Amino acid sequence: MVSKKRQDYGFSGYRIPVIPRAPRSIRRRSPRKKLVEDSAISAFELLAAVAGKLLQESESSTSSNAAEGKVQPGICRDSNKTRLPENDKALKLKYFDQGSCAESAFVPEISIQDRNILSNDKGIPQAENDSVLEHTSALASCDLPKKVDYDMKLGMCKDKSSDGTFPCKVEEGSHDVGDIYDPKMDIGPEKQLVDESEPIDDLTMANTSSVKDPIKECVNTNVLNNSESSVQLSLYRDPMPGALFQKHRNDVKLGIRDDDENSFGFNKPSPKIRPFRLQPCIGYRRARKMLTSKYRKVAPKYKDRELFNTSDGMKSFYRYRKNICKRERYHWAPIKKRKLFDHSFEVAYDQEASSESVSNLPEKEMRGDKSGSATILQKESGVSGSVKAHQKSKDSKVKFSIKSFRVPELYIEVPETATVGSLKRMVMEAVTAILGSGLQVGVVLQGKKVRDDNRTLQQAGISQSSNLDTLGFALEPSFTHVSRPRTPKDLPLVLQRDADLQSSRSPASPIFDSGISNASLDPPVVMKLDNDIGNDHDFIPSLKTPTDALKDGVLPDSKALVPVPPTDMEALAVVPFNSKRKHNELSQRRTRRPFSVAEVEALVEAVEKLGTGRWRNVKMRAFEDADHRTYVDLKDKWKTLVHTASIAPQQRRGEPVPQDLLDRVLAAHAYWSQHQPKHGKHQVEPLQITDSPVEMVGA
DNA sequence: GTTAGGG
DNA sequence: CCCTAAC
Repeated sequence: MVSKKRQDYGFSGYRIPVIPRAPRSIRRRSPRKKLVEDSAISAFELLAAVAGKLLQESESSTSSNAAEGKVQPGICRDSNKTRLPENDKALKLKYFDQGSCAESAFVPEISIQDRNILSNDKGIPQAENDSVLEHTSALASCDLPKKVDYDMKLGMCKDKSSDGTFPCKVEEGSHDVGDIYDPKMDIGPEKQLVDESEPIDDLTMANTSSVKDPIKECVNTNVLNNSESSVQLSLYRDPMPGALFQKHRNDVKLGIRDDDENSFGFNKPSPKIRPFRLQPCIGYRRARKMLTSKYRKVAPKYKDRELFNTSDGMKSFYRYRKNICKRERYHWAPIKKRKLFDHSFEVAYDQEASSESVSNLPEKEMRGDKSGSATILQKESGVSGSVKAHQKSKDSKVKFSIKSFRVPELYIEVPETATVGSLKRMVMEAVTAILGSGLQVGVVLQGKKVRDDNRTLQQAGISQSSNLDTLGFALEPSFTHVSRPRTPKDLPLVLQRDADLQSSRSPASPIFDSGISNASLDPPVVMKLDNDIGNDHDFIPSLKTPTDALKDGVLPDSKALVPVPPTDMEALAVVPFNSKRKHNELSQRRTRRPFSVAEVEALVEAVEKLGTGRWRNVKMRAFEDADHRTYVDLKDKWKTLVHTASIAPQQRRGEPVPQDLLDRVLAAHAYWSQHQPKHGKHQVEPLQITDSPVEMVGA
């Protein structure tokens, strides 16, 4: 069960704090509460942004990332891409086979002024080194090509060589793979820039996100680097809830080099994002299958977190996935015929984790409290501003503006015959799943994560003059709420979407307004989170079509987002959605439709005549009009009837079947067992028995 | 596409 | 009910 459930997204564990949107007024000097809210809001937005990104990333990004071993300043690469109209499309539909598909969504930029926003980590214990080690070792075990490591390195800040100034330096040669994996190796003094108090486990880990069970868990780590300002979104999912808490919390960190497992480098030199591909598979039914079946066996190997980073890693991942993840496919609808499968949807988002980075916003004015309260400003669109801060005196304010986040790509495969509505739902689900975990904002300064929420910006060293360049924000999964067992266990592993939920909750859900064919031309989708997260359990982001942002060119600047992989198994299992949904097209399993006595009778009668080897004929004879009853169903029902008839009445469940029918079942079963109806046409005479089954049996 | 069986 | 190997 668990395995089935846990599948992809489970975010159940995460919850995003519900926060109302912050008022625009900058002035609010808000006391803590408000601040908190604001921060939360920002977080949401970030999430939204991330979600958008998810849609977007595609192979290209991946490949490019992988390909690029070098560090690139900023996110140029992506930005360029995004700018291309073609690329911009919100979603592309590609076939999975090729693995290509990527789209991007953009999120409106957000500017934040307040340090409060920054604080995330409270309450989160640091990750344990041990855990890290484990992961690392696990990683090592993986067969990721060096490149991966290399890439990872890029992402990492942690190099010893790097000095405090540049927290993240990309060093190609400096570390070997082993190093990368070794959490402790690289710990350098630099780490402490920000957090002195906290021990740093290792950056490397951070860079390398690892996934425990590839199938089940996905971890994405994305690092965004923007030379100027960067927001990093790093999402991790941890398969194990418990683990998540402890380990991941640390992980969650943003690109900071500091601690634990994950750190993302991002600093000036930072190159691109190193996405890790997550692999949350959204596949519905398939996933379940996988888990249960042989694939499961494979999975164990990957239990430990592995990271799939970079293209190489990805490749391997893909391969792995291929083998293991057939499940990722969705069946488009309750499909009776397997053939449809080909056409079926596939939504798998793999996030390459490409996390592109966040774009920057132009400066905004800062206003704030002396104490450093933060206010959220709305940013203008457009310019590629980066985070800028101005700090003049003690009380001076530091302004931060974050334009947008890029979301990791989502892969969606839909049959041409699928409806737009279906597509929308698919995307929605995928996005929701990704976002479901909830995000928090982390602050990274010079590659180090700033953990102490109570520090003032000044104390933390965040001032306009100095290091805004190296200041970054990262979205990290919020573990605060980690697992909650909300959904019933029987939920199928995959995403379960609740139709109701979707409809009610995300009115804006329509992602694509235009026809699919035109999708490419359409402006990127902007994903925005609604505040309605309120209920904790599932917050469902709503997607909105990008409007202004797109037009103003914001899109191009948007950077990648990284989805967070589900952290714990529980979470995975749960999924943000409620299980209530009936079966929409996407549903994985047909609704259960118990046979009525009348149907049983018809079945028994048909079998008596035709035998047990010609189900198709049985179907035609007795259930011709019952579209929902396939011959396989009839066969299965017969199987169960035989079993039912064989057991004690007390053991029977469900609607009781008249004993006489059961007797007939046994009689027919016995009869046909002897007469082999299967082979020859029906040379065998049908049971004639209706009257006295017993005799038949004897016969 | 059907069957037969295991899950 | 689902999935699959066999036919």
